Amino acid sequence: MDLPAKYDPSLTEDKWYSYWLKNNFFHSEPDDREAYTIVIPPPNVTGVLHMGHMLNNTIQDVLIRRARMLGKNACWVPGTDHASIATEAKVVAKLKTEGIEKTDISRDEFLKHAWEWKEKHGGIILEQLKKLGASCDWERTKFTMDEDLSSSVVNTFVYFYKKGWIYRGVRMVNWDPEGQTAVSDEEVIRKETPSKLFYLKYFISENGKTTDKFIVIATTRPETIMADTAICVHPLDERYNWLKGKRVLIPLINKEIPVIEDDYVSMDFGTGCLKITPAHDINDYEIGLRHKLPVIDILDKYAKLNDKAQILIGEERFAARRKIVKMLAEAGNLEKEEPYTSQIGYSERTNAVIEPRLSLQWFLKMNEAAENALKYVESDQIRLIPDKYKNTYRHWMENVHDWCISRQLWWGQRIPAWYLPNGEFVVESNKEEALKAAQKINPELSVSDLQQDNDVLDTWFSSWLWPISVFDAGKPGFPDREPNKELAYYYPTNDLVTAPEILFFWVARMVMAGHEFCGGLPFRNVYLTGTVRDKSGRKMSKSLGNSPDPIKLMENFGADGVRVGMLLCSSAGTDILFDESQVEQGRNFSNKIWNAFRLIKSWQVDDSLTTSPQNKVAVEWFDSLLSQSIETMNDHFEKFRLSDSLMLLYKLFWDDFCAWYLEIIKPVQGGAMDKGTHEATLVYFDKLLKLLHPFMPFITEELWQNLSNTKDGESIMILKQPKAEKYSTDLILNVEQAKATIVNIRSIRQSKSISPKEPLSLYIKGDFSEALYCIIKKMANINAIKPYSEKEESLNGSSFMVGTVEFFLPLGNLVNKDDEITRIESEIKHLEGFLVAVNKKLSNEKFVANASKDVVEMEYKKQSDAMTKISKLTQLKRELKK
RNA sequence: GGGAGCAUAGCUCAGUUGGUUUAGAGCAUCUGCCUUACAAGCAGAGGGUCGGGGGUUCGACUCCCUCUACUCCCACCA
Repeated sequence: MDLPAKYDPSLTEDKWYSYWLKNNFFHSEPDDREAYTIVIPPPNVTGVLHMGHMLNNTIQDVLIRRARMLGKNACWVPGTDHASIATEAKVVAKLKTEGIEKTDISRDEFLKHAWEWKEKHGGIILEQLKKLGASCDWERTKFTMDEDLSSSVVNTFVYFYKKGWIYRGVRMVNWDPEGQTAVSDEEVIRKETPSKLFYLKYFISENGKTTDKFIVIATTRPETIMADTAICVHPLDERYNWLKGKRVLIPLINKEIPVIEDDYVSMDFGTGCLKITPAHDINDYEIGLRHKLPVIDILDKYAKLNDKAQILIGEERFAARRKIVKMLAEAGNLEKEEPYTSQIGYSERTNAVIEPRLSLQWFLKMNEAAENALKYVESDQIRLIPDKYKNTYRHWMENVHDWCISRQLWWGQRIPAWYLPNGEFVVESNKEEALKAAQKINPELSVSDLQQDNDVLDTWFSSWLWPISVFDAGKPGFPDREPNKELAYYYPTNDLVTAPEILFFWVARMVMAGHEFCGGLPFRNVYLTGTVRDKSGRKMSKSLGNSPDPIKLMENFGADGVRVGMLLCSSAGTDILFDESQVEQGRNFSNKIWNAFRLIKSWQVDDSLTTSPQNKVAVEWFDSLLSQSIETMNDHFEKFRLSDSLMLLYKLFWDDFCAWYLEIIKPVQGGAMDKGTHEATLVYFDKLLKLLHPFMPFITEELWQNLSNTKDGESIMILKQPKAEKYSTDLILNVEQAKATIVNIRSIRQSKSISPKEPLSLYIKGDFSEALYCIIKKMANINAIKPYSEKEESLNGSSFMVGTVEFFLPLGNLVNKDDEITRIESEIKHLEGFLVAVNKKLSNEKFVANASKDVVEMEYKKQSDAMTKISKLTQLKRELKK
C-alpha cells in the first residue's frame, strides 16, 4: 500500500476510457428500458476543441452518465457538421498554398480535395472529446454529409418545393468580388473605416431641361450615381416641399430621375435628401421595391463598372470613385466633401470590401413553420432552460423572415433543381426523376440538356434534420413514411444542450422539422449554456489568443478537474468567466477524494473491537445526511441546476465526509477500527463515488475499481445511482448543534492560544443530546462534560451559546474578564437589535392579522429565543463582574 | 435606433410562487498550524444592507416605475 500523496490523472484517464470502449459501455441498442437520448450539437468537422465545446459536452456527459446510472437506456449520438462555408474556406486556403486556385479547377476536382481534407482532418474534435471522457455511442457517429443524411436533405428540399414552401427570388447578398462568391452575414466583418462624404448637386429638370435650381445630396459612393433611379426625401420634410413631384438630373450622364417620398430617410442626416440606388444598397433596394423603381446594376462581378454605367466603363469601383469625384468637381456638381467614418463590411476571408449585389436565391417560407414551432415552447411542451429565452424565442418566431437556403459554394448538398434549356426548371431528388419531369414539359429532352443548379444548401438546412436523420435517414420517401425501429425508440430525444446564439438558427428549426416530419417535438428540454469568456469578460477567440488549449488544460489538471472547475461556476444561461483557478479547484478536489481513499484504505480492522459511541453516532448521522443530500441533489437535477448539484456533492464530500465524519471515526494513532464502522464507511465511500461519477468519471472509476474486488467487465459507470432512504432530520440538526459547539471551542482555543492538544473540560446547560457528547469530546479535545450546576462560582473561563444552550469552558487565568465582558456585551447588543426588529413586527397589528400563522409563530419563537439568550448573557455578564 | 437580459461580499455566483433568527456559497484574503490521508492540506476569522431613486405591501434582495452601468440579439443611416 504505497499510493502516492497526489492523484495523477495521466495514469488513469486513458486507461479507463479504453476500458469503457473495450466493454462497449457507451453503446446503446433499443430494448425494453426507457430510452434517454441526447444528440450532440455537431461541431464543425474541421473544428478543434475550444472551451465552449468543453463546457457544452461536459454538461451532456453529466446528463447522459447520470441517466445511464438511473437505469435508463442512455444514448448519446455524436457526429460532425460539414459546415460548408468554414470548411470550403479552409480547403480553398489549403489549395492556395499548393498553388491551386478554386477557379481553375472543376467542381468535382474541388470536391475530391475537400473530401480528402475531411478524411484527413475531420473528426479531430471527436477524438479530443474522448479525452474529456465523453461517453458517446461512437458506433453511431454521423456526419451531415453522409450519403444517407445528404439524401434526407435533398428529399426535404423536394418535399417543401412540392408543398409550395420553397421558391426562388431575387435578394441582395454580400458579394465578395475577390472571392467571387456570396458570403453570409456572419462572415462579414464590420470595421470602422474612414471615408468621405461627398455633397453632390443634382440639378432640377423642367420639361427635360436643366434649370439652375439644384438640391444637394450627401453620398459616400459617388461612383454609383449612374445607377440612381430616384431621389428621396422624407414626406414630412417641409424644407423640400418645393421639390416634391419634381424630377432631377443625374450629374455627368444627365439622366432624369423622379423625386420620391419615403419615411426611411432621416431628416437630420446629411442634407435630408437621399439618392436611391436599388442595385447597390440593401435599403435602397427595399425602397425601390416599395416605389416600383427600376434596378440598374452598373457593377460586374469583379466590382468593375459595366456598360450600363455609360462612363468610366471597366474601371474598378475605387478607381472609379477617385476619377468621378474629379469629373464631378470639374462639372461643378461637387459642392463639398468632408471626412466621414462609417462601418464598412469586409469579407472575413479575403478582406475585400463587400459589395451588396442582387442575385437569384432560393427561399423557404417560414410563417407557418414558425407558428407551429412557437406553440411547443409557449405551451412548455419544450422547456427552455433558463426560461428567460422564451421571450427571445417568441420575438424571433413572431418576426421571422423567409429563409435564404442557397449558398454559392460547392461543399454541401447541391440544390436538386435542374434547368431546362428554355430556362424553366424542375425540382426532383435525382437526375433520373428530373429527366422524367422535364420530359413532361418537353418530351424531346435528354439528360445532357439538364443543368443542375450550381448552389448548395445552407448548412442549417441539413442540421435541422439532425435529431431525426441520425436515427433514420435517407430512405426513399423521406420524410413521408413511418419511423424505423430506431427512430421510434430514441425519438423524440430528451435533452438538447447548446448555445443561445443558435436558438434560432438551429433549435427553432429543429422544432419546425420535428413538427413537419414527425408530428411532434424533437426534444423536451433545451439547456442553453452560457458563453465561455476570459477573466475580463471577453469572448474567447482565436484571434485574441485568450482561449486556453483544452487539451493542455486536461493534461495539467486532469479531465475530471477541468470538468469540475467549469461546472462549479456555470449555471444554465449565464456566461462563464473562465479562469485557471477554477480548474485548479477541480484538481484539488480530485486530490481530496484520492486522499480520503488513501486514508480509508490504510485502516486496519480489528474484528474484536466493539463500535465506540462516537463511531456509532457518526455512522448514523452520515447515513441520514447522505440520504438528505441525495434528495436535494435529485431536485437540483430535475431543475437542471447542475452546478448546485455539484457544489452540494463537493461540500458533502469535503466538509461533511472528510472534515467531520472521517475525523470522528479516525482511530487514534496506530489504532485499529471496528468492523461495523469500517464496513459502513466503505459503503458510504462507494455511494459517494457513484454520486460523483457523472461529474468525475475517471477518478471515480479508478477508486471504485481499487475499492471493490472487480472482475473484468465491471464498472462504476453501469451501476445504479444510490437512492435516498428514510433519514432523521433531528439527528442532522443535533449534529449541526454539536459541530457549532466544537467550532466555538476551537475558536476560543485559538484566540487564547491554547493548543488543540491540551484537554479541557466543558460545562453545559440546556437542551442538548447527550449522545453527542462523545463527538464533542473527540473533536474538541474535551475530557469531561459536566452539568452547569456542578460549576463552581469562582471558576474562570469563557462562556458561549449555541442556540439557547449555554456552555462554559474553564480556562483558569488564561481568560481576561474584561475581554469576556466586552464579547458578551457585543453579543447582547446584536441580539437586542435583532429583538427590536422582531418586536416591531409583532407589535404591528396588521402583521399579526395578515401574515400566515406559521410566519407569526416563527416570529414569536424568534422573540422568545432572543429574550432567553439576552437574559442568559446578562446573567453571565453579571457573574463576571462580581 | 428597436428588443431582451443582468446589476447581491475583492472575484465568480446562489437566493426556487415577498415572511425560519437584521443576506448564503465557492474562490481569494487574514491568523495559527509541516496534527503520519491530503500544504493541491488542517483549524479559525474578517468581509456585503443586496447599482441609485421612488412606489406597492403588515413585510421587498424578491413585485412595479424610473435613472445609471454592463451584456446579448436585431436593424444600422446615405
